[in-house]
Amino acid sequence: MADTVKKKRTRRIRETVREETRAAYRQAILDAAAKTFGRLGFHEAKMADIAAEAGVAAGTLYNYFDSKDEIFASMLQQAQERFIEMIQAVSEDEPDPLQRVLAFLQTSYAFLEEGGPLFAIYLRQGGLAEWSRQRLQESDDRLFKHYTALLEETFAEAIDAGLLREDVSPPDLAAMLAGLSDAQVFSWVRRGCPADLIARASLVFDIFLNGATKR
Amino acid sequence: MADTVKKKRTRRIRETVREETRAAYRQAILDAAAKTFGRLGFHEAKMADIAAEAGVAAGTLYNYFDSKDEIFASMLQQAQERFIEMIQAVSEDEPDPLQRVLAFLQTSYAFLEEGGPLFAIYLRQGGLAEWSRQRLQESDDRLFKHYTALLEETFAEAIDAGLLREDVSPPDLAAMLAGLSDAQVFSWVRRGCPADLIARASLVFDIFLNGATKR
Amino acid sequence: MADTVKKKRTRRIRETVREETRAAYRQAILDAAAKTFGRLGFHEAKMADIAAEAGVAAGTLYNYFDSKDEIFASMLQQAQERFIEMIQAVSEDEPDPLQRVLAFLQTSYAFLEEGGPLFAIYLRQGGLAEWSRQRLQESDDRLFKHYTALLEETFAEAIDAGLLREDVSPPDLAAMLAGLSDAQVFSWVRRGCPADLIARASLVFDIFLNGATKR
Amino acid sequence: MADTVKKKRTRRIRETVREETRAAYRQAILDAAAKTFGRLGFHEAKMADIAAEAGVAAGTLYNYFDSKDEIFASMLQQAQERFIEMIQAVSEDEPDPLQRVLAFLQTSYAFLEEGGPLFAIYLRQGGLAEWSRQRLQESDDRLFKHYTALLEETFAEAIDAGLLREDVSPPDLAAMLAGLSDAQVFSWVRRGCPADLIARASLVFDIFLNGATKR
DNA sequence: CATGAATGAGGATTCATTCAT
DNA sequence: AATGAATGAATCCTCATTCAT
Repeated sequence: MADTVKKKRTRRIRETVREETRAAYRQAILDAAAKTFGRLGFHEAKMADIAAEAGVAAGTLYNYFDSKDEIFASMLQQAQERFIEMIQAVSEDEPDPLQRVLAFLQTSYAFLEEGGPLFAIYLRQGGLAEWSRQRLQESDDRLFKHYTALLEETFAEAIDAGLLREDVSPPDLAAMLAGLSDAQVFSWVRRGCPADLIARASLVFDIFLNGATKR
Repeated sequence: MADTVKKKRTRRIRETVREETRAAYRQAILDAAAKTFGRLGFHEAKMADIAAEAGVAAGTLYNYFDSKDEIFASMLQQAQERFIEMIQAVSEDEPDPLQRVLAFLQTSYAFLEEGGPLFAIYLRQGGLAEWSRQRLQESDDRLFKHYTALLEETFAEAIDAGLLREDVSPPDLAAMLAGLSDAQVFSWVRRGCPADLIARASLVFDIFLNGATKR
Repeated sequence: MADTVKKKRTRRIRETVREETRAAYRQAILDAAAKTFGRLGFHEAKMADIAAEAGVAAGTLYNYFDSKDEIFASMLQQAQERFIEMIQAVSEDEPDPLQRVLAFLQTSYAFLEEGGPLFAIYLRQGGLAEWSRQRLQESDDRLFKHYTALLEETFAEAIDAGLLREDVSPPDLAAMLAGLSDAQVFSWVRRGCPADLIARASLVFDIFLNGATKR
Repeated sequence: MADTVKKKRTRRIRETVREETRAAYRQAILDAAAKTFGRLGFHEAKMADIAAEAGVAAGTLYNYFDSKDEIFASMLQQAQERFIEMIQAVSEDEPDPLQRVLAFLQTSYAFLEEGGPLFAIYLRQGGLAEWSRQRLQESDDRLFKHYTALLEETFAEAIDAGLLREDVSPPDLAAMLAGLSDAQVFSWVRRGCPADLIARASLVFDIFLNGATKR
């Protein structure tokens, strides 16, 4: 009897270990994918490259993912989930809408500096091409939309509080801020992702609020 | 004697016709390439797709271009040349620096509405991916830099005239405006390139100058 | 009436001229083909190359020949016909069998020096590959066999006259001489077809008759 | 500890097996290439043909070689290496120069009977065509030259020993013997490579030494 | 389950041949 | 009949995916 119990426990432990091992492998692959896709883009990044970066054999990738597309999608999804978590936390902590916008910017930039050129992939691959939209699951976009929604809500709140112009709609404001922000990211990626991105959040914020006109 | 002259003239005419036909084909291929690359991106756009879009056989493409890469590069270069011409004209016509900035925006948007999603390709393909930089000739970037230079000069002029803030450098201002502008383009492409882009130039210009703060 | 006659004559003349023109074109193409195939080999020689060498457009080749294969075959056949004519003349003029063999060698080498690397093509392309045998008409080989037959007959005659060993069959002797001769041609082609081939005929003849042993 | 050792040993064995399998595949491909190139020539032999002959898929060829050219070059090089080894051994064993020449012939013919039409390829493809010279590495020719050098040395030795004529240079003698020999090979390949080649070595040797004249 | 080689569908490119002018 | 551009079948090669070990 005791024997059986012991065996069961042993099995359970073994399964736990296995699951943890699997999770570790999966994560290693996703990290390798992020690096490789970020460096080379979707098409130039070969499965062999990702496998080499992860330190496994090419065949191993298929024990964890069904296809290259799935690896790509999973990687994006995970990155977005992390991003949304961070943004969500900021959103709940900061009551002042304008300060919240600044915090959004700083958080985004911190995420980018940490995660490297990952978001750039999204801009490039996920942004425009049709094939990309066909491949990516709906869910991915949902997360992105969640971010957009948070931003728009914040702007609506700020307009209500009389802090921002009423003649531009919250979606337009959101798009404008995103554009200002993307321009920074774009130029940052071009410069090779140095460690000065976060510092530029206040500049973007200032221009967004006050414009370029001399006062 | 008259016969020889006649023959010569006939041949000259025939050659002229041929040259025109060749030019027309070449242009048709470049147009098809712009559409196809714009829709699918470089890798997903197959030579067969471009040929089909142009209404020719796949082999025909190689009577006009050496490779897929060359088609891509030529397409971008041609588009940029057209763009720079338009911008240059504006630059010379408009003496007031701020009005010139607005004209730049309007001209850019007119170009985009006319040329479709072509500029989007540049943003995506030319902007970030390493392979793209390897493939494109130096000359291509030269044109883009020319545009940036015009913009920065204009901003420097405006700052000197006391029209814009002095605490942000012309390159930063240029990047900011480009970001605001790109955000519009981005969203416009996503919406399927409807005919409302030019109208949004004044909105972008307004936000850029005055910011989002309520006055 | 007279008019009709005149027209007829005019037409006949025109037709003659046309035929001559056609023949000239055909010959120009064959000459160009010999040069080009000789320089590049069958596969590396493109129809465009041959056309360029002949000074006509690619399409023109097809007004005179059905295919690349046919050009190749015609060129070989014509060369062989010329060659056999020369050999046949020698064969009839020279009564002494050994002197006739020497004359064969000298004639062959004269043909090669004149016609360039054409025969080398035959050695290379026509000699061994299956596809070549499939492509070439039977008739081509017939000509080659005619030459072999002349050689073998001469050897038989010489053996009968007590001039050559009886323990080696005429076909074997013919093959041996051909081998010695080919070695010269081979080395001559490698050296770039200089004008010293004919002079080596007597060396080949001497070795063939007397062997390499010191006497 | 024991476990780790065991695993290591297992891995080493597996790697050994793998290496052997790889070597076997590589060799199978080279053999198939020799057959296919020998039958069809370089251009007519398609990668699909070689793959079919080797019993693998077309793509597999590229796991062992970078290109068709590399397969061709490797095949030639390997054959030449084998050949040179055999010739070198003979060269060192046989002190009498004339007997050594005979042994060279016999060894060459044994090699050809074993290796099939491979040498014929060399004669045809390596001998004359320009593209071939461009493709093949220098090293390949080096081996061939080594053979020629051995032959010429032997002839020089024989001349010094008063065994051969002094009025023909060793290179010329070498070329002559090669010619006689090639003629045999040529005719042997045409007859479909039957098993009678070695026996003809003495005939070639006899003619080479004594010539065709009746004594 | 890791491995890494085999697979073969897919794609860029070539070039003999056709055809409208 | 000459022209030269259009054609598309054919070919080499790539690489995501499968599978035997």
